[in-house]
Amino acid sequence: MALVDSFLHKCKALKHIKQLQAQLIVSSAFQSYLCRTKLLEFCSISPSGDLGYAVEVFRHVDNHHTNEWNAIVRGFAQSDEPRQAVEWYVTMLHQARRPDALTCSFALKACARMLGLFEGREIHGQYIRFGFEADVLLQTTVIDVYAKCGVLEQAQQLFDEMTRRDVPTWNALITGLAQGNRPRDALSLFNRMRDSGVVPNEISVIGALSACSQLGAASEGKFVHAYISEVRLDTNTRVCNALIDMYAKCGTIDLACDVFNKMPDRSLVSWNAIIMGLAMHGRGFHAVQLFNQMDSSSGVRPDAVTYLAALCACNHAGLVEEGLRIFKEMTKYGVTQNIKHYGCVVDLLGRAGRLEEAHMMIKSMPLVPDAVLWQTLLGACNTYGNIDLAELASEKLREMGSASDGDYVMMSNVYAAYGRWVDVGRVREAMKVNEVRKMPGCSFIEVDGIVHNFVNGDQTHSNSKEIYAKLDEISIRIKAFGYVPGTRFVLHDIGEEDKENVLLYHSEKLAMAFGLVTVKEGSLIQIYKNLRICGDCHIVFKLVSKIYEREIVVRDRARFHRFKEGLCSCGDYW
DNA sequence: ATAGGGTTAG
Repeated sequence: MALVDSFLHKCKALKHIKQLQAQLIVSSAFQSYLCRTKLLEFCSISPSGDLGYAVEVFRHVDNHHTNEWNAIVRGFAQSDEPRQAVEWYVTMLHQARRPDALTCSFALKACARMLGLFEGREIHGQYIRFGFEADVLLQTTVIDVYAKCGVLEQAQQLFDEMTRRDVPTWNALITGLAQGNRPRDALSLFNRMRDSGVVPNEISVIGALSACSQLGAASEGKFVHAYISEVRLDTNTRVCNALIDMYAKCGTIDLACDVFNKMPDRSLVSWNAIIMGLAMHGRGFHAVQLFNQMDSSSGVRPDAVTYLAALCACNHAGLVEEGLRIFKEMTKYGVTQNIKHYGCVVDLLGRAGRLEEAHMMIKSMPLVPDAVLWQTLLGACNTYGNIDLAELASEKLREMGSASDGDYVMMSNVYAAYGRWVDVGRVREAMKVNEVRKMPGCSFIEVDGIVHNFVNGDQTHSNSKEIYAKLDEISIRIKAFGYVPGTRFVLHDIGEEDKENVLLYHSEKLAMAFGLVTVKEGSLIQIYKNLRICGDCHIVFKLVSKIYEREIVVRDRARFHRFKEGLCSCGDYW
């Protein structure tokens, strides 16, 4: 049988497999299910195999052994059609064949990949009836299914009920929580894992780092990093990739560069992570420099993600010509342009004020434009005050049935900038009729491990009095520096004074004022905002960084802004 | 009849 194995691994094409099969049939070795299973497994799993052929061979045999079924179910589970794996599993049941733990395992793996919650639950119930209830591997897979399908409470419950758990079990839930928008819980589970004496591995720390990235929790990220060094995972490529991403998303791009420079082996993902990180921090030149050198210096070929990162870098740094060049170059290197690449270029042109070209790009592209593209164009029209094109984009969005709050807000902003209050009212009316509401902006700041959340005009914070007093003081001091409130950023048709107040009490300004009174001098003030930072706040933050000699970092929906000595790292281009 | 299955960053 070992001989069959070694022959199989020499097969590089279906033709070779068929030749081998012919010999096995002649020598009557193929009558043994062991031999057939080997061939089926190779066909259905190996990249040089052929799942369709495996199915064909399977159908020519009767009285299948469980392992032959398993080979097919497993093959489909990792194919592009995981649903087929579940269908084969069901067929097996119908033929009164009893699946073993492996069949269940492969079928569940398929459920995880196709996000089949219903099917996952069925198979979960069945394997308990088959007597595999105590199988830790099966339980781990089910936790993964539940987590990926978004029923984290069930994943958690199953985890809690287990009497024995191993490292992958912990990992399945840590990763599930991290990917399921519960990074806090992921981190505390990671800590609980360590406290209970289970030694985290590569995958556990990657999950923990991913949670830190989402939270922008630099201090906890550093803590995890220290642990990583302690257990000598700090040369592991995937761990380093997660570290790069974490440091970049926590606002400490220099630390991300350190990790990148020191790591012994860089993969494609490493390059993509650092280029994207630099892009988010507005370091377009550095990002493009790395992009240009990756192929020549390390032989790593850029893929679609790399190109997206490079275009994004050009975008945030205003490198219009470089971005267009990179975009055109893609097809030459055999990387297909997808809708996100187009989105980036439309943004690039739009931000540079080249609205007609941006519009042409959308009209001439070979893909069906999505709402994001028209929203991008609408955003550019808002910046440059182009009413006609804005109306066109807005109309397209309406036709597409897109009713995102941002569309209405931007259209209304375009009108408001020209004082066309009747049109503003019309947009607001449409918003009401279509039941669209502006997603409330909120900002938070973490001080001494406690998260303080603010919404616009928030007066619920216990230090509210102090915060508002500080904002009034800031308002006076920045006006002395020539600040004029950007009331054009306010869409409501209200009096100038009210507008000023609405502006002054934006959530990010509240968080900033709180930071000024609580974060000790010399320390960085870090703020997170769920939407993009407002234009007026951007101006104010620059002034505050100068007048109060404080460094402020804002991570918004799209990127980082680092305010220092009156300037922002984005160079006012965002 | 032998084992084989689970968790992974851009």
